[in-house]
Amino acid sequence: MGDLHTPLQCKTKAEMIYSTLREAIVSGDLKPGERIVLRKVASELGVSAIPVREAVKILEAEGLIEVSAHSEVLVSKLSEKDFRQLSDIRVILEGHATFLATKNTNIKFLKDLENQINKMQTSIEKQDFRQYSKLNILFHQTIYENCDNDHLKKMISDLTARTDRARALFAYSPQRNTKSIADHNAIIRAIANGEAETAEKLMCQHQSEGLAIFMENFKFDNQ
Amino acid sequence: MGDLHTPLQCKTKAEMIYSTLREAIVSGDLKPGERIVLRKVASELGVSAIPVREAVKILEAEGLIEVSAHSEVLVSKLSEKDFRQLSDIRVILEGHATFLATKNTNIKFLKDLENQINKMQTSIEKQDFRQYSKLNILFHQTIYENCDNDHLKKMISDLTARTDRARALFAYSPQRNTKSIADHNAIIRAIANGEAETAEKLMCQHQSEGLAIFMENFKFDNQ
DNA sequence: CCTTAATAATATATTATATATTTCGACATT
DNA sequence: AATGTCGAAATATATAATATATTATTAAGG
Repeated sequence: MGDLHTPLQCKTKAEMIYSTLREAIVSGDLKPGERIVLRKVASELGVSAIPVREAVKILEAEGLIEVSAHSEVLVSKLSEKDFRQLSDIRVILEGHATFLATKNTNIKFLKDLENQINKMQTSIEKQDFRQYSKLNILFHQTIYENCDNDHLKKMISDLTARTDRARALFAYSPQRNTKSIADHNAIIRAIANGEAETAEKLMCQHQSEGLAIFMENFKFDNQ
Repeated sequence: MGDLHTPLQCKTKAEMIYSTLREAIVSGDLKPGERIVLRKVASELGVSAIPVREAVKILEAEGLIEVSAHSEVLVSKLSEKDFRQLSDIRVILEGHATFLATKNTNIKFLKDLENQINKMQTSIEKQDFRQYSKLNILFHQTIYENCDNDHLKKMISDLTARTDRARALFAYSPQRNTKSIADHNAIIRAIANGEAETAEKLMCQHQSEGLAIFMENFKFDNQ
């Protein structure tokens, strides 16, 4: 297990441990199936065992950690089945968020989307796929952020945290990126035209396709 | 606060406290906004403070409890906005679960639905609205249970726990029940015919209508 | 080789205690 | 009278030391 670095100060120690562990899990620093020994984490982060256990409880509720009573505490493995089920939900919710965002559109929102898609075009031309990937995530986030439903945002964010652990290191092909750009343009057009149902459908299709390509190319090794 | 009764034995005390508190909150025994004093719960249930706090952390992650650091622990209030947002998501997910359940249909499933709708018809004729309400919940659960996505089931169940706190005591009108029966029949037909998109759409419409009627008649008193 | 008993490791739980934060009331200031 | 500050009380949060429960592992015995 790599070193855990304690981030910005939080309200309570339990929260600090929580975000530290969560970040480590989501980033892939703590690998699926890896064991978490509470007192080690405690001493490593300079706290007692209790706040660590509270943090673990939260992460368990979020599905990022699995605890069998009195036994091991493990970073959740993400089986292919889990990934498929979670991604399926995610696509639906992202589609709905796109629908709501379209209903909630405004000038600044559209401007932001245009800017981002231009940057993405540039990064493609520069063959900077890492940058493209970052911008892609940001593009989607920008859309979902514009939907007026805080709970939906949180759910998408939580689902993303769980599913992107598998996708983190997966690079799309250039062909995929070209198609992706075209999809994004179509989505923006639909949003700009206030065609909420269309935008939703396009987003679902776009994400489903990306998902299908990922699943064809990724090897799940557990369960 | 009413007496908390400790339910079936659980693997850990934290889990016991968790399900005890959750049941009390969902059932309305612990009211929204009501304060939860940890050590009182601890002594009341005959445990120390730590497992109570762990339970509280889980409930906080689920949105049923709100904690401000070093300050009060409260049963979450459900503002009208929260209710609307959560219900909106719930409708989408229930629709999708109906879609998946239709894709996953089988003889027993259809038989179960038929049986339940017959019982509901009977309870309507007997004017037993309490029974009808129970059967209604069961009917919907039966559908969602038949979708092959465990995470989706859990999400719907969690959303239901949060939103039904407000709906618990709300009785539908007889007119609504008649319409409801008709809706259910249409949904079953679509499921039986394997028309997944239709079943999804009908379920969403059905739930949205019920939601709209509820919102027209219910007074939210907070926020 | 399989089963069982002992052991180690660790999660879970308790108790007592200490610290931190918010809330609220008393008192003072303006 | 309104406001603001201080202090006390209540309670959440955290620690430490310790005890118990459970699982996994090892060792012993059939």
